[in-house]
Amino acid sequence: MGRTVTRSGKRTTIVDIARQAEVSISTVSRVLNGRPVADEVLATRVRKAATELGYRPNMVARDFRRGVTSTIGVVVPDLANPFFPHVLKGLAEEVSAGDHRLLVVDSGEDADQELQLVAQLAGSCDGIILCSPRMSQSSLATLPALGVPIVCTNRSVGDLPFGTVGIDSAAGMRQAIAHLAELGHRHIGYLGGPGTSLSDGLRREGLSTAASELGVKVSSTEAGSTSDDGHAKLPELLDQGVTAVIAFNDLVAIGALARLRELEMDVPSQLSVVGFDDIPVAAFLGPPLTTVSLPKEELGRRAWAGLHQQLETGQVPQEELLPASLVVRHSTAAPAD
Amino acid sequence: MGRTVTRSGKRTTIVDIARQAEVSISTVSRVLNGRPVADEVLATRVRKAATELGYRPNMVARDFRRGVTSTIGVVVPDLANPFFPHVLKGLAEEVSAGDHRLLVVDSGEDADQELQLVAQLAGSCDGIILCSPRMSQSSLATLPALGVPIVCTNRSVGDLPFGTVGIDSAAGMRQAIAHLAELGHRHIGYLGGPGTSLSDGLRREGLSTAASELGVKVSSTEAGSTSDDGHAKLPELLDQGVTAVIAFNDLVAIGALARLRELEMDVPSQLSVVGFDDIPVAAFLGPPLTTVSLPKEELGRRAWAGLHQQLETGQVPQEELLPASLVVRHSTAAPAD
DNA sequence: CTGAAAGCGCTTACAG
DNA sequence: CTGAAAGCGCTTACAG
Repeated sequence: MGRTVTRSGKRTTIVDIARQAEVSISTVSRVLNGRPVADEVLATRVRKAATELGYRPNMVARDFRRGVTSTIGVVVPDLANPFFPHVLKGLAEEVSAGDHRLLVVDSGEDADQELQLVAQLAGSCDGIILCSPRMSQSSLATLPALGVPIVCTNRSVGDLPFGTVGIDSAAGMRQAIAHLAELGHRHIGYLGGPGTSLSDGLRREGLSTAASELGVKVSSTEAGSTSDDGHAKLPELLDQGVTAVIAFNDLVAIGALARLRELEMDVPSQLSVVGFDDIPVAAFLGPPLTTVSLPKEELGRRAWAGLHQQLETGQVPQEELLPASLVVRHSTAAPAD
Repeated sequence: MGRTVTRSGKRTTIVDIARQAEVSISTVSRVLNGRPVADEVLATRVRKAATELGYRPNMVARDFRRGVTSTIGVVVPDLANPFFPHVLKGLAEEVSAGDHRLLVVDSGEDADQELQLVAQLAGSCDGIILCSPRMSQSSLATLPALGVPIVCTNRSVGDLPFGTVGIDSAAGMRQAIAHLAELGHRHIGYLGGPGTSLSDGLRREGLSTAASELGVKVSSTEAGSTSDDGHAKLPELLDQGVTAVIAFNDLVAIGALARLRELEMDVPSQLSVVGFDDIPVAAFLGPPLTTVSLPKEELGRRAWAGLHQQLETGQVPQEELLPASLVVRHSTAAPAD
């Protein structure tokens, strides 16, 4: 192939193509970017040369020149938390359809690291999606200075200029209480999540509002977010004489179910149990779990929609709240008495 | 602040800093990169100016100039599959410790898209980690031409110049069979995974080898990877008279457990069940699931180690196989008779 | 030691 | 229409 004139050693660039096709680099660039080129002969020569030389564009150079990165940064507190992968999935679908890429980082549930990561990402992303940020409000307030559009999920941001999209878990909680109240329960226990969790706060609010409206008594305890936590803290609620329990999430509910099995208490005849999340296994538990379904993938999709809009129009989108919905299965029934 | 001389409208660059600090851009660059600067007075002026102007380096420009991206691409078949987030987590920890970033893409279990994604990523990443690639061997063979170091997980790549790290699931399967054989089971069923899954192939191999060594009979069926699949296909195995069942993964095992509950068959007295993965809920099922634990996070860590080594030394690392280990809980016991 | 200059690979006004 | 040239923001040989 004596005709192949590549600068030895280096990766092929448009200069090499221009040389081989005997045109200018401007023409090469135009052809390769599908811009109108009059002379089809030239275009063909360019495409041929590009193929022959195995040309692959240097995306970094292109991004640099264009001043955009086509990359969206995503910060999640913990990839191993089954909530986030689904959000990411919804996000990933939309983002790649919009010709962007996702740069995912895990903050390890650490607020300080989260802040640093956002600052870093800001340098190499067109926009950032902050999933359930753990950082303080005052840390959040420093973010607009980064000059990058930011959308937060599951977090109210006050009057900060961020798009937000959340799930109306208070409403989900209300549905759960209403369901239980209708079955005849008058004293309900809440196996709460970690104190730092904002969604836990929202759920507690929904819980107390709905409970007082419906005239049911509530006892609650701070459990956590794992099955271990549910397993450990359930007895505390049992001691208080509740006839039904709502868990912070399905994992916690599963821990509670395990404890009840050990205690040889039947669900739902001796105690009703409600979860939160509707994870894939929820329908296959013994008994199949009544739980509040959270639109996680939709959350991801809406987050991108908000960011995309801001990128295009410069307008910070409206706050958005997605509905949660109760899925009634077989872990709830009328109380024993 | 009359002293602040920024070119209006544009983001601050080192040129602005140089002007304000009255030094050359070379000096600015050196100071900001922590390279030795003799005159501490100059350095201080630079740092002061950088802070005053709110300078944030343009990472894209820096990467472009340096010819590296500090970004590692990761392709996963499905983020919602509970296996991968843990791999990612292990990966993310190591990668960020090594001052790189993770660009995560989801191929949607689609082999063609997977191939395209890799080609795209190659343009903007220093290296790529291909998790459980679904693409054909011949597609894999086209990847070396991309000129980017690649490490594959859970996939043998023949003599392709890729690092690989996998989990010895055949050995895990052998342990499961041995455990069951020791309990007295002579006829075992396998609720297999999707036909396209390489790990399923590996497990079937381990299964048949170990079974013939230990003199146990095996009946197997192709189920899939979800609880629904396990729930649907279990009866097929029951009809063949097995006394124990091994599932492709814990999700499938959970589906089988649900079916057995419906059938009012007790586990383990009437049927033993073994899973694969040891997902967090496995210990909290009814009964707690005996399962093969897979070192997912370690898989991620080793994948990065391999890629890192290749990036540093140019040497393709050895093939690596991580051990799986059986966790015996309460879903297995001696057969009824 | 510091500064002036070149150049990374592109894209895109601007001439011709 | 195509081509020559400028320039994106950095880093880094190279002079002085």
